Amino acid sequence: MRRVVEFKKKARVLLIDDNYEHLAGIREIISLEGQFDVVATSTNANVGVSLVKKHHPDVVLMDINMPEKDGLQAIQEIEKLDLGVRIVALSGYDDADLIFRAMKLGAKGYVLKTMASAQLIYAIEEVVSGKIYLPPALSSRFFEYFQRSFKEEEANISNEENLLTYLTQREEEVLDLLTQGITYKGVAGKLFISETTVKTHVNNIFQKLQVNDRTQAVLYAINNGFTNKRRALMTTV
Amino acid sequence: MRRVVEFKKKARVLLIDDNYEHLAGIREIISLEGQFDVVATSTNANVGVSLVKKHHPDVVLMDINMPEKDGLQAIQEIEKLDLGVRIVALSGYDDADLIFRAMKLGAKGYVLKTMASAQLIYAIEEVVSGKIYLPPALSSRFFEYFQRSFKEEEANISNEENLLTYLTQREEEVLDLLTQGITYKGVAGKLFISETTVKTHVNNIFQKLQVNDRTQAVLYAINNGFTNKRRALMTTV
DNA sequence: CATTTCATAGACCATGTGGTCTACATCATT
DNA sequence: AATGATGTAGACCACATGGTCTATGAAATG
Repeated sequence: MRRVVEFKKKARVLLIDDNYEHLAGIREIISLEGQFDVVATSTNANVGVSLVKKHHPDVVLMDINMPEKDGLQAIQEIEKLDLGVRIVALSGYDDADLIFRAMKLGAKGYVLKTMASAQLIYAIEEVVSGKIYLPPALSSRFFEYFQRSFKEEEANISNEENLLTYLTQREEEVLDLLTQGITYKGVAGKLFISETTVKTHVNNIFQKLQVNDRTQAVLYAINNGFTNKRRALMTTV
Repeated sequence: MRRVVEFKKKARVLLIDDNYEHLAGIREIISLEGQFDVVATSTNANVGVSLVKKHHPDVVLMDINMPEKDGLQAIQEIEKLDLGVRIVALSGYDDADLIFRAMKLGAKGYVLKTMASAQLIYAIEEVVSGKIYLPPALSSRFFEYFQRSFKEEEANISNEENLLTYLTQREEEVLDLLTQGITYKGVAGKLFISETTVKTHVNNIFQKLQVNDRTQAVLYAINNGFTNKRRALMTTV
């Protein structure tokens, strides 16, 4: 068994925080631990993104409460670079929406500034090792927000009465084709029925959905859970 | 300070698991602890849902790997009752997709059958106290799945080339109105321009989006990130 | 200053779309 | 046997929509 002598190279960290005091403090904390290299720092999000391009750090600690440029936007830009840079969001607030958005944009961790320095170090370690790390308290908030947003979506879809339920099977088939942007003639061809029959069905659909034209029918269908490809991707039970 | 003597009423638990051995085992575990009441059990999802209606338990432990009726579907049905019943999903697999779907449907916890009984008890305690609980390992899987699904969505939206970027601002305004199912005349009215101008814009839009009619244009817009109300709700950065 | 892009708008025409009515065959329900 | 819902289909008509061309003024770009 080979002896691996303290030689795994240190993870390279880049700090972005508009508050210089914080920046210095964090740098101090990280330096003291000695297990990471701080390759660069910036008090400006735009500059920070440039530095990321230049240095290709392993991890970026990103303050997301910055006045000028939004830290969230910076996260998005860095993710778009697709350099495999892992981002830990730093924030003063445990706002569920902020956490949700940061994670959605690809942040691999979210740490509150009020947390103990050990927690920050731990989060970085976890993220460096490829994991996603949220402190348990934030984890809870995230899940709550997650569930709430889905519940709201469902409420929107099946609220009051879904007029789609009044459609006959045949009418659903027709509507399905309409939501693919197909003409009467096209639908008639696909369903092996005459064009006038399609028109009859379509008119009945309009009646039932209380709309005046195909575009509105298609919109109603999509907004009310009529499964079309991409919604299916995200919303599949 | 009042002395609260061991008198908070026990949380009422209902078990659903098609495997009778498991069911008995879990019941045993819970009973031994003595802090929860098992009010009913069932080896069948449909019956289980009925029992939930009858007993209004505080917590339901739901096996989601059942052959006949899907446990996920049962979760959905129970959630739809809106009785405030909290569901903990039980599963043999730490499949990220399963976890994601269970949580999306409103499960407040997810526990693997292979986990120590103490973990199950702890999960129930947390859930009873109003929290959401996922074991750290599952939490990680959940987050990975979450991020991956969003990344895929983004990839779908901005893959190759988003033809929407070629639209001029005015054309975007027109398209925006089209995605609300408005006619030429209506658009003209809203934008204070003539109907023929609208037609010109619309035709240019068709050219740029490489489609033949308004329905297809609207579909393209929606499927490619053109913000319309409900997408905004879910996808807002 | 020339050129390009953009927003505006008219003319003309073919065709797609929507509204309304009537009609008939099936099938299930009463 | 009668009724109602469903799927089919034709006729007719008004108008919305889409395709193509031309044209002008403003603004930006070179």
